[in-house]
Amino acid sequence: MGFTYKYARPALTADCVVFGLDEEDLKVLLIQRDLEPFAGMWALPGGFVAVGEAIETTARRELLEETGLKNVFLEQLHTFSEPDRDPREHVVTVAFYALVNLSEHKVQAATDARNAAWFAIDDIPKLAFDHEKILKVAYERLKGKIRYRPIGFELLPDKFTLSHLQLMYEKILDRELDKRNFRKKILNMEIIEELNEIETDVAHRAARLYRFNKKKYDAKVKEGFDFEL
Amino acid sequence: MGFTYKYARPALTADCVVFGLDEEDLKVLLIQRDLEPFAGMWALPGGFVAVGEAIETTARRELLEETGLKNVFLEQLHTFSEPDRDPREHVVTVAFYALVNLSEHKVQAATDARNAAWFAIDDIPKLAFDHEKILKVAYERLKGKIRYRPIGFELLPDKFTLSHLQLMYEKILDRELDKRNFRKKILNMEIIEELNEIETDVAHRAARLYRFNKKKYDAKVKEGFDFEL
DNA sequence: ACAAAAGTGTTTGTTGTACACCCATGC
DNA sequence: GCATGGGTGTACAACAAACACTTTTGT
Repeated sequence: MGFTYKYARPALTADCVVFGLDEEDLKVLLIQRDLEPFAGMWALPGGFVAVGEAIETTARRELLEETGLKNVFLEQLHTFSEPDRDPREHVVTVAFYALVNLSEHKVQAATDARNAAWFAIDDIPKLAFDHEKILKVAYERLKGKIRYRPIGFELLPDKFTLSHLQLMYEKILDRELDKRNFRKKILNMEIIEELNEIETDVAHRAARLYRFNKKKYDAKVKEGFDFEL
Repeated sequence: MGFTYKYARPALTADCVVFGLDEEDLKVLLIQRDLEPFAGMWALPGGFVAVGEAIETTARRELLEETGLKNVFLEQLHTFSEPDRDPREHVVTVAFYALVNLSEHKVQAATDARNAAWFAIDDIPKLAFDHEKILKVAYERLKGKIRYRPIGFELLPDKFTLSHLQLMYEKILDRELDKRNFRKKILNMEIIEELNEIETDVAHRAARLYRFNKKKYDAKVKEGFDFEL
């Protein structure tokens, strides 16, 4: 049995770099491989593309199967095709990056029998295949894109304080921002709306909550607005 | 004979959107298909990935075979994987975009027995497969990227006048720029160098020639410089 | 009352934008 | 000498950056 083709074909996979943010760090979701090659080693979640399946579908399917995540922000990153990136044979992988908010997808760890865990971005173990390279490309992309597309909100809960928003940017861009200038700028964009709610359970003055208004953003984009931090 | 695998695999191809610039327009290089499906129709140059070959290598190989182009600027664009994008079977394609300067790669037309020709960006014929979609994505990428990476120089000859440079940006961004402000900005970047040469064969005052200094650009990037038009 | 973070404006420097005329050359 | 594009500077507006204190709440 099997499938026969006139010419040899590389295998095709999808891999995902899943970023999450908690109070301390930007984190990445990894799974521990149970099969050779690299059994026992940490790797990006991912798997083989089925014929008839769009690769983004593969990516979402594998994410769900391996980590329990669904309905996340997912975007294609780059396709890696070096013939020796997998020791078995030529495997081409289409890499994606995903953004999830850790407080709502808490420690999705151990699912499936496989071991899954979040690692701080600057405390990543050795990874299988060329996954370190893929992760690096993904992080660079995130750093770049977050400045001119409002994707950072995907890392936060639906309702957030301006301090959380600022902290998110500081974590990812890896530099400090001025509080007053930041607030002035983000509020002037008029794409996040002030809610009549404040945070709870904090041991100091509670901050006002805000929400990203995608409709308003889309409308402004149509009229030439450019998000830029 | 043939190659047999345990699980079915999609076929893998590379396709290239080649942009070129002449005095009038931004152009795209297309080839006329000689085989089914879509025989006789215009399409992006491209072809099947060989096992053991990085996909960028496939893209360059196909470009050379089908259009005679080599040593061009080439960058990965996106991977298209909708199962029905090829009527024969599931074919996943990794799309690239290339930038060449038309004055040095003039009418690379008819090579190979295949028919190749340049088409103005807003006068593209119906294309095979989903190539119109790929072209659209490539054009959007070019428009976006040209504003924050110095890739536009790839579309010009080595030595160019400031007017040519400006015209290139105007053609691609599809809007007019102010001559004085443009010159001020681009010269202040100190990444193009003034040559002791002027253009020839023009029926008016000859303009000074300039050249992009990649070394200077790279050095400035290392110190935090950001190209932005 | 104290600790912790929220919230708030002004000044100064830098960058972007709008705008019009003289100059050099080929025909 | 005329047509064609080359080359140049200034004034004003908008935006970015730097900076410190008062307010609110929980313990």
